[in-house]
Amino acid sequence: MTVTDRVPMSVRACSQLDRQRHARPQGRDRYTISEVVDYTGLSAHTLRWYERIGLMPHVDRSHTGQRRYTDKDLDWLDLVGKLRLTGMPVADMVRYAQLVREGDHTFAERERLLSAHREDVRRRIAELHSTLDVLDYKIDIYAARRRASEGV
Amino acid sequence: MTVTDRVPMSVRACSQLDRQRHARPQGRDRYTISEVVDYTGLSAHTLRWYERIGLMPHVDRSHTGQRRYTDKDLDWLDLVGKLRLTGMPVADMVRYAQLVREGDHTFAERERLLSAHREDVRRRIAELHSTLDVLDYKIDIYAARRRASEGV
DNA sequence: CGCTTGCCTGGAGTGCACTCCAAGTCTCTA
DNA sequence: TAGAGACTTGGAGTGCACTCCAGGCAAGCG
Repeated sequence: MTVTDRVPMSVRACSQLDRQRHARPQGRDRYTISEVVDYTGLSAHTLRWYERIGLMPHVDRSHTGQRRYTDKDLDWLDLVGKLRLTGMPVADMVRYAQLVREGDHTFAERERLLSAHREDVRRRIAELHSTLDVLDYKIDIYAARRRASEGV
Repeated sequence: MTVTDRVPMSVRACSQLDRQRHARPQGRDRYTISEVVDYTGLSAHTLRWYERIGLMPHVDRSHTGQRRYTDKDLDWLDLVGKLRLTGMPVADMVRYAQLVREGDHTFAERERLLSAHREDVRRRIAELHSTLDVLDYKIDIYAARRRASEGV
């Protein structure tokens, strides 16, 4: 048996709050890629890459071929950002995007997909809590020793 | 500003419970690599790799050069496993291992390192909870539509 | 008109954390 | 004692999620 499970990676991620310090320019509904960069915190590279791999619904273009994102696109990117933060693999998100494109008859499968992921997230929260206990324990020990040596 | 934050990856990880379904063979204190594989759920490749990169304290060898792990090594691997599950980068864990090797005068820095990581973990738990809300919301919608279409 | 700035593309490169390979040595069981 | 299976090494390969690059187009400005 090999280890097939993937490992979570560091998330020193900007929090949701950080990432959205730039509000949506109101009411225009035709955002340039750099506006979306400011809004989402994703790089322009990443936004184009999301499109290439099918993680974005079709993005509108200006008459010269530049991308123009809508509010709906930003909503979608909000969701993708959430799922990304919980560690859903990009491939799964692409699958979900596909189901959305296919229309209403995929509701059941979308529900299954999200439910499975929700279980993952719950499991992960439990794991994190159990690690928190270990960290608390270790930190207490170090803190106690430090206090002892400082107080002489 | 580019996105410098890393993203969590999928953790369909065996839970702690799964990973330790194989108990420590009691009292021998000289485990072969395959026993450690069973105990930790890590692959032998990974165990050797951990050693190469300095993430393990020195591991004992048999007279013919095969690895013999002690209970202390298993304890260390338990801790590493916990940190790994919380997404601490391997480089940080290596740094921590280094500090441990250097002795008691590194207590303060070890405490700092773990405390910083604890903050990361807390932040992540909060993020996961907020995503859970979004998932609940979406799933409710799908479930409601499914019920509506099933009931006709 | 030239310059800067922003955007476009396909494809190559990066960093992380493994994961595997080849070729040889050791250990255990029948 | 023979053969299967476990263990050893350095180095190469893999998969994921970006990240960057070269080369080019389009708009605005002095």
